[in-house]
Amino acid sequence: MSQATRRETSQTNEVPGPAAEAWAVLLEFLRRQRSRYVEAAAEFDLSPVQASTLTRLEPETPIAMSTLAGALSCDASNVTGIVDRLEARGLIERKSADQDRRVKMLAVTPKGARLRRRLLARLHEPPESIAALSRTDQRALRDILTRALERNS
Amino acid sequence: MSQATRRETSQTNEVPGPAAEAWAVLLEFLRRQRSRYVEAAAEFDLSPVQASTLTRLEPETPIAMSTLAGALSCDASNVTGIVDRLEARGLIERKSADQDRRVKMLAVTPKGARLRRRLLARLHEPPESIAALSRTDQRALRDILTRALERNS
DNA sequence: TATTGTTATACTCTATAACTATA
DNA sequence: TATAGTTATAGAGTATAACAATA
Repeated sequence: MSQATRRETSQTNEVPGPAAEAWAVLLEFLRRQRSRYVEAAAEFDLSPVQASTLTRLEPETPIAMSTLAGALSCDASNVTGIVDRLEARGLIERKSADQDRRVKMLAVTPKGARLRRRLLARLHEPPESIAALSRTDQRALRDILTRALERNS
Repeated sequence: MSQATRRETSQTNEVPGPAAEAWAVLLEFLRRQRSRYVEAAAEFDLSPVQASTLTRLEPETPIAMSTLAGALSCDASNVTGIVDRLEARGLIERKSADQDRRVKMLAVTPKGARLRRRLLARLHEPPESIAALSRTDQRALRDILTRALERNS
């Protein structure tokens, strides 16, 4: 835990406990790695939101615009513009849903799928901080976080 | 690791290894927790960047605008507007530096410090996924990530 | 009537380039 | 000349509200 974090928790007179301590370092980790995500997206001329959209759109599994809005946790009106720009680049496409003609399904094009694959490969490159850990630590980290994710949220 | 992630790595014919696997779950964790950050900031009528700015500005430790630009990894020209809006709300203030009159130092006001304290307390609330882990896992997670952060990046 | 996606509007964030005031 | 911060500009992300097409 950083000195700043420690000072902050002591200012509020909390007795942190391991959950808060673990979350504090995780937060700091997420904070430091955010710019990595932005940079990786920029390498493919994608904004962060565009990159998120592309990674969410699994090939062979079209989703509705509203579903994407939920995944991005933004208003549905934003999705129109985001999809417009990705579609203009030929990375994704809108298709009408068969059952409900109000719904438009989103799917990656072959070009989009190729870019998506390269983007994911780039994003999955472990940063130095993780690569430098012992293999024991790496496995433990993987297993603990997997358990956390399985409990959802 | 999620099925999607596993499929992605197998598509590129990589043998992941524990570093990549640990990073993959960490990435997924990062993705899921991002909206939490946005929501927490919004509870205080702060945009994500405004929240980041406020958390970076430690009371008693003013920093230059250019330093903040670096911390936010954005262009210096953006900082002007971000600081303008926070200053208009009375949360931070610009002070001239004694040595170099070109430089403006940023400091939180007492009002800003109070908001900052509440924001940090809110951000530091561990999510269910972490709170539900065993104390052994929580301690191990804290220790491993601390080691990773100490190696920088 | 309710829902999906769009449009209109307004604000914020972002980068680039040109500017100012200092150094 | 170089640097710190500002301004001007343009594009993109964001939310709210009003709207069209469909259910």
